Amino acid sequence: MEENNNNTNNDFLRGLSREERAEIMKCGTAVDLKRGAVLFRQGEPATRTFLVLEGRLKLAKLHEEGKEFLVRYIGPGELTSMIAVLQNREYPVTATAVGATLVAGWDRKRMMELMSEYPELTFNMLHHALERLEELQSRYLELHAEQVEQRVARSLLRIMRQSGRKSGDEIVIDFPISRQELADYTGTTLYTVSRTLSAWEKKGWVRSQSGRIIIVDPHALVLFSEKI
Amino acid sequence: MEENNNNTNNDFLRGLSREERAEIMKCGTAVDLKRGAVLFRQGEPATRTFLVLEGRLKLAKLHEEGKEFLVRYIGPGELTSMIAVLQNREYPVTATAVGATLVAGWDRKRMMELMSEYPELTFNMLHHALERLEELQSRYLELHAEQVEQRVARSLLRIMRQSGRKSGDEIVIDFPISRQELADYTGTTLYTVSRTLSAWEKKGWVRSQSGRIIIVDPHALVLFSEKI
DNA sequence: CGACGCATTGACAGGGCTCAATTTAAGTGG
DNA sequence: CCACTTAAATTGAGCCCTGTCAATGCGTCG
Repeated sequence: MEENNNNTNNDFLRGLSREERAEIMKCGTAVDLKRGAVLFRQGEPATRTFLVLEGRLKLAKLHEEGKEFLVRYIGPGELTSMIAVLQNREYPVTATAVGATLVAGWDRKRMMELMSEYPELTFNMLHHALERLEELQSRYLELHAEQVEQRVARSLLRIMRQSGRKSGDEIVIDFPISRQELADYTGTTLYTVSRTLSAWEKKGWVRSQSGRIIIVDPHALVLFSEKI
Repeated sequence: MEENNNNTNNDFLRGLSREERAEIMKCGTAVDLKRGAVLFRQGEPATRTFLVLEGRLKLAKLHEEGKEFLVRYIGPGELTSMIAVLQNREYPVTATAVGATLVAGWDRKRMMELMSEYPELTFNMLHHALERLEELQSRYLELHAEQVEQRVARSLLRIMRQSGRKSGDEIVIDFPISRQELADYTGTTLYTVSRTLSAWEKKGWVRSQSGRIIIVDPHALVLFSEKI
């Protein structure tokens, strides 16, 4: 866990020179999003692929009537809507800006040109897709095999690893997550999450502070998440 | 649903000429698997990427102590262990031959050479990874949002679409699946699957015949899977 | 024919979801 | 800065789905 909060290995532009990056960025269109703004909505025709430059996007998938699955949060350097490089697809998720967020977008045609000009891009996308695939396989298995409290612990740790920031001994997830969102991420209800976090707060493992969650004792959480 | 049972759009060699295909196949090593043989095991260092030529592989992920998640069955033209193109990975799943199965394998170095020589390969892999990612996202959501019986229906339909064969009015999944396997695919227990299939058999929606499952009334199943 | 694995069916219990009622916190306008 | 409004979080109680355990039935294969 480092000081900065962009601890991803999934940089879309990895392996490219400064000049190549500039060239690529030049043919994208920048989009500036206010907090809560929707970049694209599940079910719409997927026309563009986006790269997060600053801020954070929340990717969520909705089930008919109610329940939501929070797929993940993505930060700077990460790509979303890769599916748009395939023909005639719909966005499988909805992307919402968590805070003020800046992204760059490329339409299918342009992205295909870039991919054939810079093969690294295709490989980086593949890399990213494979990592997410593996993560999802694990989460699926956990959803079926483990009890809720254990899964809530895993969720917190995952989000912490992807977007945590060290602050003294503690690790703070520096954007607000509601119990509902953590529940959607875990595959449970806000009630269970609330009860669980209350219990952990009593034990001194976590703290909540103005919508943000602070992990006081990551080690205890890790132990708990691995075996109950 | 067509006559043949290779109704996948995920052909690894799509877009390549006969000569190119031959060239690619030439540098792979063929592996012949008996029914039940393990091609690679979860946790081992991922050294090779495999293409199914004939037969069928079952990909399953094991949870410490017991429970298993059946990720999917793959058939001719489909690739597995794409993760091996990344450095220092472990197989995230175990691959077992469902029947007699023939596969071709390439090690990381060779595959990387092929990918840079034939960019279509990288793109086809990306295509495949994205489709699987989307499918898994849906399954994850369903696992949380829907009741077991509905999910069992979806599982049967998914397997049917991926490996079904039309036989008169009925659709037969022409390799044996145990209740346990269907349960692992769905995220439930063999008991629940058994009860569910029994009920459907009474309704005339499905039939079991010497380990194989026959879908008598796909339409009824679809309706049931979409809204209870 | 016996044995083994797989499937079926019943009974039971418990994890966690649902619903409802409060409490707390956040946001807003005067 | 405070009263007011609204949203989010907490906590309790009850119940249902489905997982667990156990016993029995069935088919297949040596």
